[in-house]
Amino acid sequence: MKQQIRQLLADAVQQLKQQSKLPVDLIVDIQVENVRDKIHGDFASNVAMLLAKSAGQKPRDLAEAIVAAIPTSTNIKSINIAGPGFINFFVVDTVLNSVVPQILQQKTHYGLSEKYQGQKVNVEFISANPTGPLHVGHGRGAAYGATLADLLEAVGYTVEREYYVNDAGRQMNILATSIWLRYLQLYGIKFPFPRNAYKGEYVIDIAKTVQSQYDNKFVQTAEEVFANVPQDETEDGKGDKEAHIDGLIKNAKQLLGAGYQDVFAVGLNTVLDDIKDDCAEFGIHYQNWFSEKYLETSGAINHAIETLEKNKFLYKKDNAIWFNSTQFGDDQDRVVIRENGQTTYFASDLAYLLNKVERGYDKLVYLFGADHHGYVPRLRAAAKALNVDDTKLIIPLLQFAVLYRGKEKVQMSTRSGEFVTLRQLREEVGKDACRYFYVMRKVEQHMDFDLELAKSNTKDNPVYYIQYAHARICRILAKAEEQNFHYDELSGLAAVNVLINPYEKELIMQLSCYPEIVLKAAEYYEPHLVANYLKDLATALHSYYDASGEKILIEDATLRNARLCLIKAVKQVLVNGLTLLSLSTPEKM
RNA sequence: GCGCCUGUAGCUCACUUGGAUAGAGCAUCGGCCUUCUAAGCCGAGGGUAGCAGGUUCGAAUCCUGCCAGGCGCGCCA
Repeated sequence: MKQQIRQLLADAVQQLKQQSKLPVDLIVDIQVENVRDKIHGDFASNVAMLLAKSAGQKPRDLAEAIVAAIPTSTNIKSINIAGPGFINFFVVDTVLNSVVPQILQQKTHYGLSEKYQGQKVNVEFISANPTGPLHVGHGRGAAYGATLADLLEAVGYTVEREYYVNDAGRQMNILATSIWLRYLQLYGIKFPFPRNAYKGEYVIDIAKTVQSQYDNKFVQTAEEVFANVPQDETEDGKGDKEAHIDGLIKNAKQLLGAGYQDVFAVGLNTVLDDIKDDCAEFGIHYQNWFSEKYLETSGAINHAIETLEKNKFLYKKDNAIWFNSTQFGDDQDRVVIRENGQTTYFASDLAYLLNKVERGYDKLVYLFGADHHGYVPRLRAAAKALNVDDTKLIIPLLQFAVLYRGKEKVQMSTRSGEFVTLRQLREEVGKDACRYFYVMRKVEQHMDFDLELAKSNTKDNPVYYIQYAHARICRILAKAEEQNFHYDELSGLAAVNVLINPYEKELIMQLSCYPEIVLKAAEYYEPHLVANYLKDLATALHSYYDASGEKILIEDATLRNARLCLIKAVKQVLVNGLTLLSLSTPEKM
């Protein structure tokens, strides 16, 4: 319908141009919007105001000229001009009636779009170090990334969801060493546990796995383990916890030889398997688990560095090799090869970026936590230096979610091992509430996640509110059968024009908006639009149910069938939306 | 000091990407179940959109400055 009105306006403007009432070379982007207040009609356009200046006419005068030039259409009941020059359209009641049949015919396809068919997008998200279970800090990225990926798919993209596994860094060595130390403790060897080691319970569990697989193969005396290791940091701030753990890693590699990799592998695999399970239970299914180590072994890092070298963006200073990223807008240059000859993490990222580009994506979505925002300029600089169109890079920055239990802020600390895991959160509030709460706010909005609210079974909780609307409809449909009200879809569809109650019109209007909401949510990377939409649709349904004074299961078969069609359409859209957000659709509550 | 995000009702947040009288929920107050699920509905009160300028026919939205909160500024990952 919007498209039709846009066309009518375009025709009108064209006609005015031909009559020389408007400059011929005028370029217009005609916008038609839904109207907030019903007294302004069903749709409105602001063309007159937009054109007023360049046409040198008063907005209202111009609006009159445009309205006069609009071709007649059987779908338009009336047009008026209001306010500063809005052109308001009132459509005939029956126009929206095509929506219900359309939904019942398209079913789960209603709302999907083929606009981006043929385009390939890579969505990388979470990518937490595999040094422990996912914690609540990863939750928002997990839910947002997954929903965004699904949304992009809904508008036609071929989507690959990807998790970058940091299996090559120092943190992994700290994990491997932590596991080994816990393993030694299982054999009664006594020593103070390093401040900087991983202290979570899961580390002990992994140590037990190592024990069950390798028995006492890796046992060493405390003297050997701590030989020549710098002092750990003490209460009064003496010593160096970083040097301490690095010394231990060095000894671990030396004492265990090839066995070190065995311990390392048990750690990596155990943690990674846990993360995979966790994601699956959260409704997240990755196509790729991309290994950082692979970038080293495949020569991708060298390939990236050579590419930069070839493009003359590298230089040597202080015995290190630097990437001249400032010339692309970064605030300082970045080291790619350290003084000691090792490549940096950033070098891996260069390689990763180049690798993604060479895999041929039209868009690369990098989901960053807000604490990584400083990383954006150097990534964009890297893109430019590697001749990558940097508009392909989409980098939403996720602000932090703070957990509350009622009024109480939930404290968490990763280091101490006391963190709340994502799994615990899911177990406490349920997957549905988790997924919904994490995406119901704009990304760049700092958010409060109230555990009590997420668990509550009232209308305060939008998840229940929406699901309840679905359950209510299911109940009515079941009741119709119980009471032997035969549902005749064909006659219902033929009679949708009898749905003229204001509440019914409102519902139909809402239903008609769903496809454009999905499209907009995908194009702006804003899943919260879908979350809010579903809440509004649920409100319209509850209102209709309670306030309209009308019932659905009535004797008048024509009206009854039409209304059944309407609520079936509502049900379908609720199902489509809830499914898109990976939420369940309970038939009974 | 520099950079990014945020500031809207007592609280949590929207506002269809610059549109008409800024809207929801919670909380407060008042109504609605012998009638398809009250996990619901209807109504009332509650606002200088952080502050000050600017652009525009029109600004919560864009620009500038200031104030406040969060985050970040490694040859860590």
